Amino acid sequence: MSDVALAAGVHKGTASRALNPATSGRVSAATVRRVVAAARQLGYTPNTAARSLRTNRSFTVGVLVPDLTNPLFPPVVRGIENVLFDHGYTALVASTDNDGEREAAQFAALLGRQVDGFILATGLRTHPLVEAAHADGRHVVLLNRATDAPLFPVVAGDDAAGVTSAVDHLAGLGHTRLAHLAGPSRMSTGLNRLRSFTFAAEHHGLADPVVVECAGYTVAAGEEAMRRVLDAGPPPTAVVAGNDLIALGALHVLRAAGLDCPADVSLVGFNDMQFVDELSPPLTTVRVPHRALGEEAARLLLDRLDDPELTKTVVLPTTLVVRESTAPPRA
Amino acid sequence: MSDVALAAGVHKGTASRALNPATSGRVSAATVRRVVAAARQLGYTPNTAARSLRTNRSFTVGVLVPDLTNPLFPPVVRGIENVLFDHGYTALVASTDNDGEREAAQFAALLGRQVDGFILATGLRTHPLVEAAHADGRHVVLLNRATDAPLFPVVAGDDAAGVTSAVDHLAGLGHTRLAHLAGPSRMSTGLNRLRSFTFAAEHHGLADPVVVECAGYTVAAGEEAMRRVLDAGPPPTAVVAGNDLIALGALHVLRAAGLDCPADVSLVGFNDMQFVDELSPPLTTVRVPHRALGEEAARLLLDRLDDPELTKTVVLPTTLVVRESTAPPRA
DNA sequence: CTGAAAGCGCTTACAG
DNA sequence: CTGAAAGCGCTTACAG
Repeated sequence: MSDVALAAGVHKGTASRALNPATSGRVSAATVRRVVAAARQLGYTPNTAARSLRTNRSFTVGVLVPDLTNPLFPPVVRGIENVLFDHGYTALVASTDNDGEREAAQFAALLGRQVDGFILATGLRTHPLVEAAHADGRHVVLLNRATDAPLFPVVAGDDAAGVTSAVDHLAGLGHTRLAHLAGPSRMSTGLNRLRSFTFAAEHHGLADPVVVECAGYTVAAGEEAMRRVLDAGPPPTAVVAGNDLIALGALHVLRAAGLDCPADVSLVGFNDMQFVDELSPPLTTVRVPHRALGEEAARLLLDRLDDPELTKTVVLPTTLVVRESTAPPRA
Repeated sequence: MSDVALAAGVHKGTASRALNPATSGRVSAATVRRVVAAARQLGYTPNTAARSLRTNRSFTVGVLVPDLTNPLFPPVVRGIENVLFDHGYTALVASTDNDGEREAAQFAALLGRQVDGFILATGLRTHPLVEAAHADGRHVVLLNRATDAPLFPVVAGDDAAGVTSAVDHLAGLGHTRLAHLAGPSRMSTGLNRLRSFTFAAEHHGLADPVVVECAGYTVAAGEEAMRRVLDAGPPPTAVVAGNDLIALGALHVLRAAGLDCPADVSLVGFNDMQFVDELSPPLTTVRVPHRALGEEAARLLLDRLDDPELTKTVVLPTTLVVRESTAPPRA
């Protein structure tokens, strides 16, 4: 920076003003030109650490996801990154493995890095972290994670509509004996989808659907839950899974039990994660716009940085994607 | 920091020394105790921007991948993150979409953020970026990306052994008419696997295997390439794909052409990405230890930071995973 | 073992 | 419109 100022024949304060779009108006056009030319010439890149020290802004945001390796999150993260990049921000992404302690440790580490805000895509319903962050005046956007009080902006897919459309679809095919392999109730998504399922089933007058809670949003948990359903009595004719991984587990167990999907049992997943259209049968599922979710979360956070009171909730539409894992029940 | 020093009744220089493990030996044990207690009491987190400004180290590393949404990379990134986290470093991850310009822009942006080094997991064979980085004295580790001159440490899976084991497997099953759907030749992996394929096929005395280059490591490119192979003449009895996505595309086209896999055509993928065991048929493929690759790359970079001359190459073993997409040729 | 002080590279009120 | 100067929060030679 000193070098640039020297080369342009101005004071470094002036050079700083010339290079910053927000202040370059206070400098003569000729000077701006000269400084910019000198900067380019010298290959000048500003030292963000110094800027951040001075302005108390790092142009950096922390993103917490349960596990980057879960196919849901890469599109979310890319959506976030793209929007942030366009605004000169960078994302620091960390995985929490749905472990409250690790989540807190990562949060603290990001705080130490002077992030300007957070996007929390972890789904634990307990949120001492969220409350503490609010008390400390942090800026946070919640992704797919409801809170009781509207402390922060929230962006989520329309899970209720998604589950309802799945149940509508199955009822429309003539199914009456449904089961729901619910996501874990300690996650807000697990609980919400369960509620929507129950409500929709009742609405169609479907008697006593079987509901089993999975230990996690995993294939193994799906297998275990499906096994419990089959052990409990005569199999349902249709299953709504808490997400696609659970659906995949259910598929394994159905196949092992000699039940054909969809001839014997129809199956609906949730999320439309990559490659579920390649399964056999290709999975009917509820599509959630993950990338758009990430983009919207990033935008909301940027807005929140300017308006510390902003708490609006953005709900993005979901769509039922009918493929070949659902069919009318056997006559 | 001043507050901590005040609370502990020492000068802030002393407080700084007490809090830093590297210098706490130069401070009396009692003082360290008092300072640490005060820091905890006040919930002190050091300002990394200030530290970084002073020490010229950000404890941050830039990671460039082609596309986080490609299932290969999440495990790589997690491996990197875990090792870095253990050493007090944070990863800044950016996607380049295999676009040279975007890659350069992201590189520059990360440089502006004062990263201490880079892990480049992008596979373009042209590497003006790599040479420039070396000339500028940057610290870089190359992941799955060869260079001609050993400028930096490299970590990669043993592609040659992987491809060879695939060809051995097919030859052992009795196949003689092979095809290779090669990855793009502008990627080092594409070229290397092609060479290994050719060499292995010759070694088994297999006459004139068909080789087609794909436009990218994508399903669509795999479809297109497989179509070209079928158009060119009588179908091969076995296909080695440049990666799993290409294999998936090939599978689509085989199916559409009424050819059964593996009865009519055997198929081998590369990478063993998540869920290829759920395809039908479950894909025989070469497993690459992606997470370990990421971990090793992070370790190499940390080592390189201490030793600017380090250029060793680490090759991690690959394994053929035989599933149901390969079988003996029709008699 | 500890204090006093300089300085990392910026930004930004304050003068002029 | 531009210069001179202070200061962001640390670290680290330099004294003592």
